[in-house]
Amino acid sequence: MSIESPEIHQPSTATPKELLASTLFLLARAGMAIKTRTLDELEKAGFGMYQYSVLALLGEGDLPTQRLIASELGLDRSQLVGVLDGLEERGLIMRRRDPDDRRRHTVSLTPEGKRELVRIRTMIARLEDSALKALDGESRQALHAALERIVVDNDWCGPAR
Amino acid sequence: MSIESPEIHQPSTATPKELLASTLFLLARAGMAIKTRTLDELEKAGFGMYQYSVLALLGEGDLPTQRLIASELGLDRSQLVGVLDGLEERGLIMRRRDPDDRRRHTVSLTPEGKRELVRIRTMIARLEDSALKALDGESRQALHAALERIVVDNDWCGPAR
DNA sequence: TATTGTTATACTCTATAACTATA
DNA sequence: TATAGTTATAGAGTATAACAATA
Repeated sequence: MSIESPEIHQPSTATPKELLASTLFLLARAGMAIKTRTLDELEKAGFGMYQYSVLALLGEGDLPTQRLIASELGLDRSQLVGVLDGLEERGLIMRRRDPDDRRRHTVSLTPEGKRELVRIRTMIARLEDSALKALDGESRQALHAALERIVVDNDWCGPAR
Repeated sequence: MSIESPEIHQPSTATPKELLASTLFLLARAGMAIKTRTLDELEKAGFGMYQYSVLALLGEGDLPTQRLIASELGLDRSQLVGVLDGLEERGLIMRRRDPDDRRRHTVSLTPEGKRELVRIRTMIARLEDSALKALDGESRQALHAALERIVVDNDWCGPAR
């Protein structure tokens, strides 16, 4: 069934069957949709993707320099500045000059930052439940295992490149 | 094991374990990586993602208006103009005025456009083999089925939104 | 007046380079 | 001089608005 009815066009936009038959396409489509949806939810809470990434990273411990944070997240140190500014203005992180090397800033979560991180994690967990609700527990486990193998095998563990 | 060794920083960028444990994150990560990798390969052949999308869409048959193509691909009709220009300059598509309504352009693939589409499909098939090589046939089938259920259940069949 | 394709404009992201203060 | 953080600049990509031809 080819694309017809030039006048009756609601936001129909059925995806071509050829593409739905491709596992690669399904993966890309699902990945993009998840990213978009997560970004939407984050924005409702006033955050960008990088701001969440910073909170999540700092949730594992303070980091001694901004350069290191940038490198971990795969972005330039100059881009990171604005991200941190936004978080600092809201009192979620703290920059402290390193007394031993006054060029450096040690960055850490404030107590409020830790609470915010928990809220975001809860939101994302809800999102995951919602996105995967069509799969039973066993299928979810299999999906997770398959994705993990793919990500590791292709060395996609680092930041997007 | 927290992040240490501030001086010894190669492009290490190990992804936090918390994130690797999330199926949603793995999906997003894999999807993004696939999109980036496909885009890279397309660019080597001198195409953008939308140009490929147009070729793939027209591969299923001519379309009577540019507006319809734009709507199918989920972009604005003004954005589509430049995409089509590039394809037309290279002789891969043809715009023909509709004699019954001279505002409209019917767009179709040229023979060379059809050949180019075949080449791109071959390239993407190679990419899929490479990306999924860690999975055996059975796992691939299960992965495909799971992704299909997710995409349909969440109504992610249309263009990215 | 409404619609099709087009052009022009503005806004967001990101990537790069230049600047300062420290070492 | 080299490095950490910052600021400024430029480019791609995209979203919106204005425009000319046709209905």
